[in-house]
Amino acid sequence: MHKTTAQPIRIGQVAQAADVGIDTIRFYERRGLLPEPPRSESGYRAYTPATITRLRFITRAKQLGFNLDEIKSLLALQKRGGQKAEVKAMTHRKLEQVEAKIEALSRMRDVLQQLDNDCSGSGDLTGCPIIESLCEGVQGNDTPPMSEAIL
Amino acid sequence: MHKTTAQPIRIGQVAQAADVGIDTIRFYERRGLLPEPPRSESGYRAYTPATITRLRFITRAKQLGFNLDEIKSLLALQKRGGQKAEVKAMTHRKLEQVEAKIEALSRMRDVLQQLDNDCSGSGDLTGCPIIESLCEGVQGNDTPPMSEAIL
DNA sequence: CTTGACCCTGGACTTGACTCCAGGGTTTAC
DNA sequence: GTAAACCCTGGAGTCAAGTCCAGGGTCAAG
Repeated sequence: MHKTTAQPIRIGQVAQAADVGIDTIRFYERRGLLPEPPRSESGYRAYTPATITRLRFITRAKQLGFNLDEIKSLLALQKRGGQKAEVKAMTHRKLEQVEAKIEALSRMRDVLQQLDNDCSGSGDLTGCPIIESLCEGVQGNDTPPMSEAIL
Repeated sequence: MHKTTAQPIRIGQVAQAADVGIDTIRFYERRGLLPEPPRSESGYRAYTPATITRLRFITRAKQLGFNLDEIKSLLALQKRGGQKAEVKAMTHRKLEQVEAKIEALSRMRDVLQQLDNDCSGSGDLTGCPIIESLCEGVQGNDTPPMSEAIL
């Protein structure tokens, strides 16, 4: 381990290395996801490679569905020496949220699939099952069609 | 069929019947999803029951994942006597979008599930597989842990 | 010594779908 | 006749996560 006073990295390089925008970095700083870095003489932000790692942590967590506030907590846990249980709990909660979203979308998909199937796709809109369905309630109930009343 | 000059409905009643906010109705009007209704002497919007049907159409389409612009097209198709093919195409496109979202969320779910499983949930964060994973790339590659570098 | 690439700040803008507000007029119930 | 409940307009605010801008300073190359 040779220490070479690790010369600082400027914001543009960090941005490129972490594949985020410069503005995003400053935005994360304001939001408290990144600590305020030391500055050069001329006021330039002077980062270390750790910032790149941290940014990658953030983008990865975002890919898993965590929002910035949640990521902030995650990072805070690291800094304050949290417990595995806390991180696991957040992960589990997020898992449940994602599952709920999948559920909801699956229901949407089923209905859309049904409608796509039911519609012949030829002719004008009289009796179009998709339009008819949109005129009714959420349930596939059988009230008489009334799509003409809509215009 | 007896016609009784169908007395007009005021916005509050429409809102209640369609289960949307009053402001939402005026907003939809500005957005062109609802036609401008006639007005009473005193300037009050005077609706017919068709508006309630149309509002239900809108909320139902929203539940299927259509955004307001798309719903506007859907409604326009009705008014301009579109073809079934057009509606079916929109439905199909939406179906594909929903499927893509489900795909993406499923991938998130798998990773979250894996992480949730892998983490013992007891002890402090040293070697926490969730944190470790977030420090790495998207792939489950095996670079050495570097979570300490993050703070 | 100037050009171009980089950096700084504070603040405004974006998207989508509302939601709320102030400051008024109207209608209805008691 | 007056209070509550309703309606009107135009405009502003909300949320998330950025993105962009003007108007300036800094730094390296030629």
